[in-house]
Amino acid sequence: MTSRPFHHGNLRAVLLEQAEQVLREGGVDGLSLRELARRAGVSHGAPRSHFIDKQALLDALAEQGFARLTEKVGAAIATPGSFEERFRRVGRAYVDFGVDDATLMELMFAAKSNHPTPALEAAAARLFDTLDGAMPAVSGGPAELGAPVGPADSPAELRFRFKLLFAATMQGTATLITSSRITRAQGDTIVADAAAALLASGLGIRLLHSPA
Amino acid sequence: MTSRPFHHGNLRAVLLEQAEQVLREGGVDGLSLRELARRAGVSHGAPRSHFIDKQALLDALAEQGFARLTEKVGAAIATPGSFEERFRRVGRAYVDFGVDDATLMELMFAAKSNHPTPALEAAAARLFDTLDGAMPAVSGGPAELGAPVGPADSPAELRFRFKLLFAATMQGTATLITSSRITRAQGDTIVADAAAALLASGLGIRLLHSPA
DNA sequence: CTATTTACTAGACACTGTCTAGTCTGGCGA
DNA sequence: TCGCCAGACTAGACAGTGTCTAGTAAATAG
Repeated sequence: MTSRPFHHGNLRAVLLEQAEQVLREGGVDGLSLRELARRAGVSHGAPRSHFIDKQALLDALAEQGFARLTEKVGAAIATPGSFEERFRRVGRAYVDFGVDDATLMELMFAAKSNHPTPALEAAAARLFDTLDGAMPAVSGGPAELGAPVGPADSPAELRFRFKLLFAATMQGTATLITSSRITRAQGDTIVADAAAALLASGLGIRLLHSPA
Repeated sequence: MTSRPFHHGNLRAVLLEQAEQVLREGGVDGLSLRELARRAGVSHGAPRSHFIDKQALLDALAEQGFARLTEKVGAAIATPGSFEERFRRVGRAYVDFGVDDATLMELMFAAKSNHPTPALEAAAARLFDTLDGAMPAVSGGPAELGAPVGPADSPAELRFRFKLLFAATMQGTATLITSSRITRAQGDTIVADAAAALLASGLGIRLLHSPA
């Protein structure tokens, strides 16, 4: 090892960077704090100064992942085009991210037994807020979807349900591709079909064509 | 320990059973071959006779999971009722399974780096075949969905796309609930909305109402 | 310049998965 | 019926891991 000042000065960032690379190469099983320390050229206990736990490191990775995905989705929304085109672009961006960084995606949407970090929670919330930008404009009127429809179904509520349905479909598509259950091309088809089906359904039409 | 014949006689089944319980209690991180051996009252090396690897144990668990899920989906399909009711029942069964056995579900749909076991592959295929039973009847005519539609889009192809879209939505819903991104009730809403949106879309209407 | 807080080192511990060599035994061929 | 042998199981070892602890170096605050 080349001589290094006692204080690394950048350890936290380097560890996260190496961790993401290791995740891509060998999955979460191949990720060990000690190897990360070795790669960074520090002792095996050094990471503890920045991450109390291995879980803390994983949480930080997930948080970073949410930020990156939010950025990609935001870019897809910002690109001009018809509503359906934008819809498809967002879906493809979401799915592509989930497939290319499959292990990271699993970390982001893993079943949490212990209560999640507020920072992680916030990063996830930011993604879902960003998703709002891909939704059609709000309109009034009762819903035409399948769930029990009552007077409480405000336009905002409909928009929210529209978003949830969209998010679930993209999320599931990424999972199915990742687990080799379907191909990437089939995933693209799902995205396109989802966009068409959602828009063709009562809610989509209503949201698109009704006066605001 | 009470005396036990040298040959356990049932070790493999007991290990799998204990493993499923441990998965439910402490997630995949809490699962160790050595503890399973301890619970079964055998030495730490004994599991190796039945599972060459820890991964082999996990694969067997996933395979069992696919079988159980297939059974539940099959039962939901078999129950009489309108098409949309059946659709919702299947969706709810799928999502419920994925939420109640979240860790097992993650195992079943994990990103596989190494090539998957043929048995596991077959179990997964069986689930997707069973899903066909929840789809509407096939009809002729061109597609009305969003993906590029050409003369190659046979009715069977449309049915298949319908199924993929359905599967992805259910899968994603389960993941979103499991990761605490949405509530179980919101998951139910997604299922209902998905059923309605799919049926209201061109493909659903065509498949339902066209002459066979 | 001193004191404190932070980053890091080094050693230890319990635990894990996996490999190996050896022991037991149920069931098969002779 | 007997011998034996493949398969189930034991026990020990090894490298690797996450985490804890005590101590050291250095950046920073007073």
